[in-house]
Amino acid sequence: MSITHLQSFVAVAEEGHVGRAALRLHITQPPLSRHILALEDELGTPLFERVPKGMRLLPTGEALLQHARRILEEVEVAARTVREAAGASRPPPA
Amino acid sequence: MSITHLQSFVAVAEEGHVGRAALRLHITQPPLSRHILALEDELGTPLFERVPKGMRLLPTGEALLQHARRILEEVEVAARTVREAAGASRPPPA
DNA sequence: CACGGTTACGGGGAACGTAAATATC
DNA sequence: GATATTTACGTTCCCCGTAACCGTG
Repeated sequence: MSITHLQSFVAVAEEGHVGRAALRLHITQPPLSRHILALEDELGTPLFERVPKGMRLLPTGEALLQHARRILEEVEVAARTVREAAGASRPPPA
Repeated sequence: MSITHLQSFVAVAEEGHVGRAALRLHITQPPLSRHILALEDELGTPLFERVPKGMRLLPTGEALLQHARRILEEVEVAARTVREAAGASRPPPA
């Protein structure tokens, strides 16, 4: 379970469509599809139902979505916090 | 900032020593050292002070440590939750 | 010169993108 | 036949481990 895979998962969950999510992430469909398959394989359960229009979240996927969003948010906050801590202790470059 | 890098960071922070952290993670020192350097490069600031005995956390590192632990915990919870959700909906294999 | 972290370097695996295949309507 | 995902396949890139190097007590 990598951060990249979680980003991919959230994008597909929100778009309901691998193709559109791929455009949004600036990658092509196959690697993105593989990210989802890898997550499903790792967790041992499908996360989406494949419907003619695209991808629809299953209950397992709904559960993951909440955690994934929180994790990605935490990562953002962590990076920002460290940079702020660095800026606070380091004298301004002027 | 990958999950692997965060795991490496926490191990080094807790051991205060790249060599011992590497043993704990079952990898060799060079890749582990590179994980730390990559994090420091990505965040634009050192996270450890290199002392003769090993690695000592800087304030920036202290800040990251809290977030890193939380993120890793969240990842654990996410995986467990999804597996539980899968088990609840899937009939027992007996 | 012992100890600890880092850099050099080569090889194997991971992951991308193009193209082809599959499935559903 | 159009749309959407997945698989095949070739190539590139990343990352590990071994070995060598650097800095400090």
